[in-house]
Amino acid sequence: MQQAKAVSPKYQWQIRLTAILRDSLTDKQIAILIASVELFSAKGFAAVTTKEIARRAGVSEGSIFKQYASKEELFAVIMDLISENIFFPMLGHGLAELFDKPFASLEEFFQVLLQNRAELFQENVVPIRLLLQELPHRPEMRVAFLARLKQIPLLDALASLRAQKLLPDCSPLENLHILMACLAGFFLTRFIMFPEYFADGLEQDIDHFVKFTVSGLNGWTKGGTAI
Amino acid sequence: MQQAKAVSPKYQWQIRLTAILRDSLTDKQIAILIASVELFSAKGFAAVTTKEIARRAGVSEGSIFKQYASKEELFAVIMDLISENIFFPMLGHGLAELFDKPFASLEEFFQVLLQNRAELFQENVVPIRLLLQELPHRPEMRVAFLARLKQIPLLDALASLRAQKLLPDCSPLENLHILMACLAGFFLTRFIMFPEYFADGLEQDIDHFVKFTVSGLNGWTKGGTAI
Amino acid sequence: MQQAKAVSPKYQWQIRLTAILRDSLTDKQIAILIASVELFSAKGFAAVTTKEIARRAGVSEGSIFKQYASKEELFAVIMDLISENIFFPMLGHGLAELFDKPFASLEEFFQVLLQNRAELFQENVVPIRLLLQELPHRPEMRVAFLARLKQIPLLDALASLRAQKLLPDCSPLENLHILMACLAGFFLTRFIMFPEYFADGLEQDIDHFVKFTVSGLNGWTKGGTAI
Amino acid sequence: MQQAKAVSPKYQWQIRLTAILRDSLTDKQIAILIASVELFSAKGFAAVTTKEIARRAGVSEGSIFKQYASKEELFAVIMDLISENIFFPMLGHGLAELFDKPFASLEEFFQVLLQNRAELFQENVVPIRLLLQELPHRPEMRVAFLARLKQIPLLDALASLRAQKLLPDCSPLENLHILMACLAGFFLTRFIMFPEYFADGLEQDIDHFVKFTVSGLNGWTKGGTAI
DNA sequence: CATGAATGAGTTTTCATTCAT
DNA sequence: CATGAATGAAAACTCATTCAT
Repeated sequence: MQQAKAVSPKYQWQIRLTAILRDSLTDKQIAILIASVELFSAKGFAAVTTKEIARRAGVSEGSIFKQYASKEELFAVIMDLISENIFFPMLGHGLAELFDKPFASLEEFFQVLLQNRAELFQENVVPIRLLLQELPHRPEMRVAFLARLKQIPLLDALASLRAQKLLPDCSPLENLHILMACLAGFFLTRFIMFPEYFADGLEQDIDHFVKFTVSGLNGWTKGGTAI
Repeated sequence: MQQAKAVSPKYQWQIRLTAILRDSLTDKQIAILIASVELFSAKGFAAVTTKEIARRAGVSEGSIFKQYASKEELFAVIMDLISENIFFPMLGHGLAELFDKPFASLEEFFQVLLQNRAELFQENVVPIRLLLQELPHRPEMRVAFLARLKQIPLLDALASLRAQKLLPDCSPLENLHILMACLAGFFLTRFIMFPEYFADGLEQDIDHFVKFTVSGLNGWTKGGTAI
Repeated sequence: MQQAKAVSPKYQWQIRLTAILRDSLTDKQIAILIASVELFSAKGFAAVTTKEIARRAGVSEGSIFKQYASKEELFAVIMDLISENIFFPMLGHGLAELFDKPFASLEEFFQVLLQNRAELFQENVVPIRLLLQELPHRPEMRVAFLARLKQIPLLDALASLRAQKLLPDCSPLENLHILMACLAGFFLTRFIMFPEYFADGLEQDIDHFVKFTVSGLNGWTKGGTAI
Repeated sequence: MQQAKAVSPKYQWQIRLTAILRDSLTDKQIAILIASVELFSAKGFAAVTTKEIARRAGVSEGSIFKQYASKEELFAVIMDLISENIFFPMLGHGLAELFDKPFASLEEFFQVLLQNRAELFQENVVPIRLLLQELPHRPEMRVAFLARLKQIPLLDALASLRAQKLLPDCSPLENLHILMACLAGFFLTRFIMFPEYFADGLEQDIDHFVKFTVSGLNGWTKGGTAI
């Protein structure tokens, strides 16, 4: 009856997923995945029914179970897909080019970095939100996620910045944790928890955030509190 | 048959809720609320069954519906209870005394403040986690929550710190937003998202965080970027 | 908390039941019976909850079960009470006096008779309605009810009318059945099935009904169709 | 597992409903409707469980709720179905042909009319009984029902009888009300309230009823009581 | 006695999953 | 393959009945 949902204003994550899956899945199967991500993200896994997914994807309920043995399996596939193809790629997206460019200051570098991440985050809020909100309920997924997180070559990035003389040599590793937590807080509050509250003023906020963190880093190292 | 669950190692939030509700509710009804908070927090509203709640509270399912017309209503009552009696009290707990004490430096003040908040947060993670993880799915609750958040007299606190010469007069309001976001990030990642990852080292982390933020604030204002 | 319901504008059936039960039951127990009759009559036995009865009677649910082992028993007691003290008394109420009075015509006699019955019916619609609407679902009660119905000394009434020369000697018994059915139809449609449709014009309708039935009876007997 | 109930001795109402619904509903869905009518009619809406309906229809409980959002909705659909396809069609069934035929007397006409109606009533007692016994509890349905009842072109029928000289010109409209009430009484007592009491002798009773009503009508008009 | 919280068996309703078409 | 009716197990919810206070 209904057509597989034709999403005209495709978000990056939709485009990316579609591209990845085009060869291995039918249009309907892709529509199921996209609809699932949207619904799981908006309401949480347990609050979404397979009927709802089928309706939104424009397919029959049977089509879901043709591909996935259970709702749980569909969910697991989605979480993996998002993690591997959306979330972690987003974190590292375009960093190589960024590190190659010469920057006048750490501030300038951060500015560009943050603006990039913010755009990517916005384009992919839906799946990221799903990932982050379901992780707390799934210890095994959390463990895997953290393991994956640690693989990010942050030290290389640090070294690169130091090589560029953007970061003092003595700056400690500890502030990386802190910096990451602050970044997470910035994105989580802005894009996930209270999106309507922070509807605009993003650029200025990034500006403030960068000033804050850069002077935070500088002050710290200057003070010789590095360990 | 079964006894209403006797929770020996009571957390602060349980003690507090029990104290508040003792007069208006029976022991069993209080047990229902406590069990609900624990389960909703651990698995999310939709993934918890009323049977499960009843079992954990040591009551019959009927007892839940005697007091609450629906699972939804029970949930709404809990969210309100947590918000009004746990979360917002926690944010402001003991601040009056804190602001009265003389502090040698902003750093010292933050140190004490953060340590306090961290303890309170830990003692109340369960309900806070519930509050924060369900807010994204409920726009109306989010709106109410934000409205409540804005009522916090942050400006008074700022003025008080300035009066104590702990904060330069020129420090801008904007960094408050940033600071709050960073704080949220610190607590969320540590206590809610990856608790097992940050099992220990809290004190040291607070130390780092304080150094980072204080120098962040100082550097910012020094640079004259205040608006 | 609540008082046992004080019904100021008491209907005849309430007064009568109260009078009968005053000695054997407490006020609260009487209130339970009255509330039950009203609710069972309005919604049907199965659609009424004991909680509802308790609330309307202004007593606790426990009080109902102190007196009656079950809702069914309460119902049985009520059906018996209504049948014996309201319905059948109503059918025969004041007939002795009526038969003693001299009437100029059968029409006049019927007029008075019907007007009486209509008033009594109206004053007791609530319990009568309950009786009649529950009978179809209870074969045993129906049997008892019919047995009781047959005991009514209709033949005596007939004889009395004949003695007064109001009815021809040859009038057959069969038309009594018919007459009763017509009467039942008149009352049922008017007072039970579509009360709002026949809100007024009762007197005129009785007038028409009497003319119709009297001429029906006369025409019949005149025609010599009597058996 | 179980087969959808195969009703061999199909009553007219079952045949009719089946015919109407065959195109829009599956066999199981039709079985649900038929089982519901039977059970609701026998025990009243509130006293029937959906489990009971499912068992009698030979389907699972889920099948009921796949089609109807609630037991109430199922009931509403049934009441509408009965009213529109059984009750009102029954009242007017075959009247056109009847009015075309020439009759020697009003008595003869009534005889045929009543015999027809009685047969139809008997073939459809089950749904009609349901309709009539639930109407008193549902004011809105009662209103709709009455509105529908008034649309019946009784005046045309009257005119037709007058044109055939079966009814005197002066016969008043009022006696139509009375006649209808008497008819209702005849059918209600016989087929709904005390079916076992009137197990046989229908033809003779109709005979008596016709004589009674015809002479009632004649006597009335002759007496010049018409308005 | 009266009360109303508590019970648990039963009812309505939901929903992931199956399967005949 | 796709469909959606059908399923049945489990969830939410109701309510007559019990019982401690």
